[in-house]
Amino acid sequence: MASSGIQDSLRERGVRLTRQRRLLLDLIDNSGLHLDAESLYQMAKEKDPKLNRVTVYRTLKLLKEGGLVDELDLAHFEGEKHYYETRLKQEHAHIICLRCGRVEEFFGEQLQAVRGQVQSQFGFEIAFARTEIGGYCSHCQALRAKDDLRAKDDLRAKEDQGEKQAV
Amino acid sequence: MASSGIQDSLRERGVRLTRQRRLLLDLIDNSGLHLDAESLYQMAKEKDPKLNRVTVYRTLKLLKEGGLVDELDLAHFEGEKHYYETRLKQEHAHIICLRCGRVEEFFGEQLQAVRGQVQSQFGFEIAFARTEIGGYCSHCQALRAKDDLRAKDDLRAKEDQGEKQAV
DNA sequence: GTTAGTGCAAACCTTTTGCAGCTCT
DNA sequence: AGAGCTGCAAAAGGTTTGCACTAAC
Repeated sequence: MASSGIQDSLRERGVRLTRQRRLLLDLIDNSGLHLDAESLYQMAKEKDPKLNRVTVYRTLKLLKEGGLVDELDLAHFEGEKHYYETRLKQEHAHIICLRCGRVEEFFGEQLQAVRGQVQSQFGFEIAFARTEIGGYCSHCQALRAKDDLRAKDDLRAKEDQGEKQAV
Repeated sequence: MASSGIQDSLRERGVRLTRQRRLLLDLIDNSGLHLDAESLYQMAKEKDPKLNRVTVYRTLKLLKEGGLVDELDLAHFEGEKHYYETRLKQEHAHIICLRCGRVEEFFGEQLQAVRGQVQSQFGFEIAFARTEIGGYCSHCQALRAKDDLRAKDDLRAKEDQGEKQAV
């Protein structure tokens, strides 16, 4: 089972593996995505309709505190919710397109350089590092020009109307 | 006045410089810190007791959308609030000590390397980049060991008591 | 059998919205 | 004069908490 690593880690900590936790762990681990609490709850509810939203929050908190999942903001692309992913062996940055919402992951060694420099320069002991980059993916850059044109047209139409009324 | 740069930028956009906004701008600009909305509100209220919390939120939103301030999470060190700082010319990372809450800023060129690589590798147009690193500052690393000892003692004391009752 | 974990309801905190009245330009 | 801004009250969205019951170990 994919989530056995997480389950082992929890067992070691003396955490009980309840039916609900097993279900949630499976979903988190197999999704391979950036789920927020509500999405996870909706997915889980399909398999266990009695499962409560609160249990999702409590489980996420548990995993987060145990360093088994990372919590992301994804540039607050959509509201203030948080997103979760199982902690990978390798640090990576998240790159969010502000137009289409697509998330890319960047694993470049440059991230290690930042990490190393922070450690040595400040004598800082790093527990986690999170890099989020917002902007426009190659696909949306072109579309954005069109968006702008449309917005400008809308604005002009509005102004014209305003002038008519003003006169 | 320190915030004249911001004020000019707003004026250009046709934004009205009301008494409230001038006050908030001054506070944001002169604090040189990472304020959250509530702190800013409390500070502002001292000078203008009638000023409303909502105005603070609206002003921050305005500045954020105009790219005049950056919004930070600071690793959600304390609740889900956001922190704000006037946008500096140079990108920098925020390094948060999870024990004492102190925030350091890191300006190393390594950040530019990440930025450059993301741009070229993904053809991504970067609007903003945010790096937050959580961990323990040099001062707290030592103290943390003591924290742990204390916690372990507490735990042991608790277990001993438990055993007595169990017998 | 114990203690940790669950569900439910209700609270919480931060932020946003609708609207009537005020004010900057 | 009039669009833009403010204050107030109320709601929203996401998350946490208190408590009695249930289930994992």
